Amino acid sequence: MLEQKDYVTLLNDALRRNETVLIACNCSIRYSGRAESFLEDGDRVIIIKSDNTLLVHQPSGNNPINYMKQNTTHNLVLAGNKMVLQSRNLAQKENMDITINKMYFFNSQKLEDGRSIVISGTEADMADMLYKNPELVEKGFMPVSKEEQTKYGFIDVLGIDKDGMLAVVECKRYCADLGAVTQLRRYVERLMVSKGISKVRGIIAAPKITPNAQKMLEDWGYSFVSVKPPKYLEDFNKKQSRLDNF
Amino acid sequence: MLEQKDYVTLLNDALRRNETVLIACNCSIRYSGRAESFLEDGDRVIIIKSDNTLLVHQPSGNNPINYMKQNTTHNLVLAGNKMVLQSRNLAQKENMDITINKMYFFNSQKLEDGRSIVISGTEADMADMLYKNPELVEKGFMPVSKEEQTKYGFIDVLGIDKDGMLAVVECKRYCADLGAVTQLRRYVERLMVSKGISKVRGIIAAPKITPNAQKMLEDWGYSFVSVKPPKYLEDFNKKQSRLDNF
DNA sequence: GGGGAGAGATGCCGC
DNA sequence: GCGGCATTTCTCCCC
Repeated sequence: MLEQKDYVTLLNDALRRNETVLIACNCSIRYSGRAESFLEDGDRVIIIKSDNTLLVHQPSGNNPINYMKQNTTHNLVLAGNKMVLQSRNLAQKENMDITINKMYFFNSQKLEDGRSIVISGTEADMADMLYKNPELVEKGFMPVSKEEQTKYGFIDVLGIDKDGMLAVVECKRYCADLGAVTQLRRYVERLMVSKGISKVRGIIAAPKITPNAQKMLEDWGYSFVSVKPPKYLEDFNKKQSRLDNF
Repeated sequence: MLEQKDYVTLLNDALRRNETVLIACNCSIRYSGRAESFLEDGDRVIIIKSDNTLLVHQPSGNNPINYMKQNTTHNLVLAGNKMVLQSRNLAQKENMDITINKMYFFNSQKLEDGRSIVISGTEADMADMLYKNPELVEKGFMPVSKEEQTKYGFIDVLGIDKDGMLAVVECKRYCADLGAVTQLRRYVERLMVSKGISKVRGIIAAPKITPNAQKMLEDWGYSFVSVKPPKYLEDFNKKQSRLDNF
């Protein structure tokens, strides 16, 4: 059975060696920085990564309940009959104190991972797809550019419609909302000014659109086209499972 | 030294008992659902929570590199000379396979935590502050409502200025951007229509504002006031440290 | 359950 | 560094 002072040595040594630390414990948490928070006693998982990122997770839920960003300094100290993990980020004026009532589990490990994730089905992939398959936007649509960073904003696809009119396409990978329409509106209005033309078309490309967004779209004379983001692996899997059936 | 089949028993039993599982391992990950992703071999931390949320963390960075939301079913199986953690969410059509090359360590623990976090310094706290201290918006400002859900949108603070004109205040806790201005514009335009009046003032209250947003604000005849979100605990800490000095 | 908007949002890219 | 914007955003609140 480890004593509190053993954990102090273990943790502080592990941090010095840039190991990744995993803790399960009962604790309370106080944070002050961009906001302020307090969390009463409960069982949580604490991770301290090799870049000194700290995450606190409750036993349920997707997101950490508290966290400190990388380059924070951590120090486990004894205070009365409890351990306190003091995390300080002087540069960002953030600090956190985790008062540990009971340590359930402690482990530290040197972890190595230089890999980057490969991801598909994003908004950029949608823009690529529409650029290569312009008929998905509408018959006669001719793409001019894609994912272009202009001073007016990041325009997913820019093109000319069958009537020779300039058209901005804004992609959304899920459901287009009011924000998507105002975003499109900004691009259209700025293009009209910068190009000195009186009409520029606005098109939202997304699987669906909220009713309010649809109404605002119509009010502004823009249009909607239903397009789903591409999923390469899904297609691959279908082929695979078909093959598996043999 | 545990064998692969021991881990299979350990993990599947732990899940059955709704324990929180902590794993450090070398693995590769394949995900297919709302998007698609693949991540080559590397060292990672895997957490499976009591609500069957799954998180995969690399040894650095704030966010999980892969995850599955709650109510996912997990099953560790043997495939050739490797273990594969199969995570399936049929309802959401999401699935993930984590191929584990080497298990560094495994722990499972029953964790209990019913506590909710108490947080302050949010946008709602800003709205409260401005409602109670209207002179922070401007001299003669009279608040009418705060954080009101209207059919025109969620308006942070609504009030009447010194000239009797209706004014919408949109709070941002950090830096107001173009989105904040278009959001304000939506509220102002809808209020003008619904109230049948020709002018409604728009005010952004935030610590700062981006140059482009400032320009758009001016173009639309709205105004900006510099306000910081309140930090109650910070005040408390200052008082505490003053007391500590005695 | 869907819509709307905040978040201690985070992260990425471009200027 | 800031600005602009996507995110497997997530989460909450309200209708």
